[in-house]
Amino acid sequence: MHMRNRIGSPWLKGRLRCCGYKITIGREAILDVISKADTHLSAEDIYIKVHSMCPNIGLTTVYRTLEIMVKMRLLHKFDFGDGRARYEIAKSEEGENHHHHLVCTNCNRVIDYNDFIDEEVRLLKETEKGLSRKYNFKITNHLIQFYGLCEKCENLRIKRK
Amino acid sequence: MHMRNRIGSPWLKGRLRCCGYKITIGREAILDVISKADTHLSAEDIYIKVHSMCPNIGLTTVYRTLEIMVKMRLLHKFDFGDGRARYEIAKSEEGENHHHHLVCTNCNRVIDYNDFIDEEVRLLKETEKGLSRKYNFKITNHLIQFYGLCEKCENLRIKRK
DNA sequence: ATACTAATGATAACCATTTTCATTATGTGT
DNA sequence: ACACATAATGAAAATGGTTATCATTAGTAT
Repeated sequence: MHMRNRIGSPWLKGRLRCCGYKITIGREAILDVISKADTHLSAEDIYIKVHSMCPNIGLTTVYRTLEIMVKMRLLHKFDFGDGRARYEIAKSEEGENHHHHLVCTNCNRVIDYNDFIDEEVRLLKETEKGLSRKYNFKITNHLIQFYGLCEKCENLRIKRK
Repeated sequence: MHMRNRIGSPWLKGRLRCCGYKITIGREAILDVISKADTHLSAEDIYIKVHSMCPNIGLTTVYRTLEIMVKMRLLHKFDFGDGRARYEIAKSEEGENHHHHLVCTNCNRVIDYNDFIDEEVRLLKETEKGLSRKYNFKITNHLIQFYGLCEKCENLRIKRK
């Protein structure tokens, strides 16, 4: 199932209902916007986009909706270090859309990658098993990010010298 | 060299000086507090500890000092999702003190682990090499965190059912 | 339709972090 | 030691993302 098919479809309705949440225009619009986005949106980014379609949806609702969708695991919430949280759609099927991030510490640009993911995930799975056992810790999620300088910023740094 | 030997030693002075920073009581005290801490301290935690020794050091200075020490790579800054940054001393020698985190999404407890680190780091190094080449991205750092429920919170969850 | 209750928007509050700016302390050249 | 240039500092205010409050609206089971 593709992201775009979720919109207006029974898919979200079912997810919301079975978690005890009601179905509203706002919630559909917000998931719609995030599904279609090709970058990692902040709450305000989402608000602006949603608001342009449904002007009677406020920033407060955006925050509240993001919170419940993160709790429902429909969305992932990230901190890339620029003081505002970013959201992206969670993988729809096993593995699909799963990726990690390269974060430029200079310009805050974020590159998604899904090369090398298979090896990473395999090792993570093994690691998780060992950690779960040793620390009695039930792992539900992981975060892998590489920090450094993107091409542009690294070139600027060299020129400046 | 052990952490505790850094305090009052020429070590920090050299690091500061060669980066163009001046040596002050505050900076020494702040690094001292973080070196001796066995948990991940927030800026306010650090402020309170430093302030009890040197009452004329303000929160602003703590923030400023943390910022430059992160930039100097003396400290690592983390976000464990509770709205305030946490700081810990960076590894002193190659690999020493290096660890990753298990973060409880319920109570925000953080467990450091350094089992499995060797395999993880080996894979990361390989991954970094590939990513650097493919995306022209100069990687200087990485972040690995596992999220889930610590023993206590998982037990509570089960009981509640 | 009705009633019950969750969801919402506007506003204010919150709170970690930054900025401002006048004052103080540090390192350098003498 | 001394003075100078300038970085560092503290107090206070500002900033800005996020959360709480509360009266109103809207979804849903009956």
